Amino acid sequence: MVTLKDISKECGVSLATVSKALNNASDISEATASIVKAKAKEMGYIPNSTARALKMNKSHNIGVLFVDTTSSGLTHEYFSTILNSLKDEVEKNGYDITFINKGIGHLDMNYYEHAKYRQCDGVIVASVDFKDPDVIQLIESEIPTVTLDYIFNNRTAVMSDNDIGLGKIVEYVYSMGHRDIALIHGENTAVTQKRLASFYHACFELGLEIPDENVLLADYHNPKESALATRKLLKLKKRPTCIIYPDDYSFIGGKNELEAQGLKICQDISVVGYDGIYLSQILRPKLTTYKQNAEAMGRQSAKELIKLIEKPKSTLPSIINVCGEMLHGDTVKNLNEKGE
Amino acid sequence: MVTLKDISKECGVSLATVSKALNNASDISEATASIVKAKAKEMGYIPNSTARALKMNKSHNIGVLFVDTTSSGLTHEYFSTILNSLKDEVEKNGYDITFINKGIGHLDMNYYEHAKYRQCDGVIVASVDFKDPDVIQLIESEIPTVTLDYIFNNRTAVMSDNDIGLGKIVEYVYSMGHRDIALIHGENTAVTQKRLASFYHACFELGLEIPDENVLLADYHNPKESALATRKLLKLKKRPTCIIYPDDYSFIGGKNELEAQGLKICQDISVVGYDGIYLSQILRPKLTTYKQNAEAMGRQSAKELIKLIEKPKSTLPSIINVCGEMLHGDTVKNLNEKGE
DNA sequence: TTGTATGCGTTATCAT
DNA sequence: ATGATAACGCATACAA
Repeated sequence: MVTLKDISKECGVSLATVSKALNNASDISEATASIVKAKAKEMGYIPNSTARALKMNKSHNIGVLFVDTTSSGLTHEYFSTILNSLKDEVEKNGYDITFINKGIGHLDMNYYEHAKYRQCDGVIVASVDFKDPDVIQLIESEIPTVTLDYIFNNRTAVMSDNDIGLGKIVEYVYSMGHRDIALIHGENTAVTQKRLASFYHACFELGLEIPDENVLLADYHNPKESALATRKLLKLKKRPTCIIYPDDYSFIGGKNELEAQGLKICQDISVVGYDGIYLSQILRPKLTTYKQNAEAMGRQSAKELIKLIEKPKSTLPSIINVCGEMLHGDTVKNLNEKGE
Repeated sequence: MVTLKDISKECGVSLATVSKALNNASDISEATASIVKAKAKEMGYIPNSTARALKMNKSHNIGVLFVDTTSSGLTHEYFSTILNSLKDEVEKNGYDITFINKGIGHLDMNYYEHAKYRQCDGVIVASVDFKDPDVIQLIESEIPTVTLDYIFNNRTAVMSDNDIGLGKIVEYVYSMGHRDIALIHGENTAVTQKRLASFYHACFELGLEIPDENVLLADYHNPKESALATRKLLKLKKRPTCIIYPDDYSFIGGKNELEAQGLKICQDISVVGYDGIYLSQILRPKLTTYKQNAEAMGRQSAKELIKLIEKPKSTLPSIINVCGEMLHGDTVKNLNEKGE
């Protein structure tokens, strides 16, 4: 391994000079700087990030806390997309990513300790139980953090528009003439609560009364449960004309059930998803869904965190809203044509 | 930040004693060891991995090189599953993961340099262009590496059974009475070559002549292309009774095309996928496919790499084969019943 | 069993 | 403009 010392010997200058030259310090002559740089390249010098981190107390390493509760964390396209864009953005800025988790190896550390152990300059937190004391400890620590889809006091959060997404869906479905709407929603999380509120609010505004039996639970990303919920909805005396699913993936379960019962999607019953994953736009009929801008979520959270790290004085914690959009597919029937 | 020095002061022992006590060195009395440990806990001591790495020349950090060529790298379930299990396995052993990439920030480093920069103890390489000189440089360097689905001389590789997977499919399909088989295969990679060889070998063994027009190209994970290829196949004078797709995801494109043409899957035409992703088993009809054991791929590659790192003398580079399995879904019709 | 001293590779302060 | 030196936090060889 070639070090600054090696280069200094070769060049006949001091170690300090080499360091400065390589870091483009202003107090080094152009002449020596170029000589040193050339020699460094020639000798195949590679800086040592650990030594640098130790000295500067900055690792250029960003922690990512994704808790894979459903064991579908990373395989959930929403999150893998976020991770991808987040990764791209931090790398553009010279940072690397480290996954933060509990109890690495025999050392048992909690999230905060793990992050400190790796000297993370900051941490991005997503898809976790935000009530977990270990999560709270990390977020309320001195380490800069950015949370996704959850707001902590005086911390930066990047929010998908869960507070209006379902409202948008309801409005659209209403505009297509639907009045008997059913909602299948995911397990009780902060995100789910927002979505429910948005749903009921929109219904209220439109003067829609939604009977309780039209609102069912099916865990996110669980086609079996959504199929079950679908079956229940189909048995209702007053069968809904449109079913909204907790996510695009869950819709697959619903689709199976509907088709098993001989119903044609759109023609016989309308459906809407949530997420707008790639798959939803590949399937035929193309799913009508509300697309969350996962790519922007990842990018923005990275940008905010890096600002927080590099300009701590001038950066205030803030709440960034990332808007989604309706994707108009072919699964919602227009009931207006004959009806009105 | 509390350091060993701080603890040593509090305990009235030397810094060295603290270090040894915390590392369970044999030459420290139980008494002092427990005192030191208690104090360390009380003071909230967290070891500093960068200092440790610098001193020991070992970062407990494993690089992961995934090149997201199709920009579907991480969102490809096969790879996200591998990453997930790989992550679990390394973490069990006290390692963390760092993504290796080109040109982090303004420093422009290649893969090898990036890995050295982060002091990676080893690197796992998957889903890349193995002809890329930068990839080759990394793999042939002194850094322990494990490759997935590609063999380098004198390096450990974890191989999915691409050399028999398609053969297994052909045998199964043949056993169901199919003789006119079509194959849509992915772009030209080492994996594809193996799969093609396996396909033709199995056909030869069974005495099947496959006309060239039955073998078409459609890039992996590209439903549009596979839909197009499907259309071409359907136009053939001698229409195949069974189509094998490059992967489960591509099958969706085929499904759309088949259904658009009014064909019922299984009943009118049989289809087979490849990968066995979760989605394939959720869709109805359930897809018949060859499941790659992605979870085992990740786990094994991590295990092998860690052996290579920790027991370099006694560990030989080896080739690990991970077997897949046929998943018998409902998309291949049994033609024997009336035929024979 | 415990302590002293050194150095890992780097940056940064202060002389020169 | 350049160099000598200390320090970052830790593990370890060696001395006591």
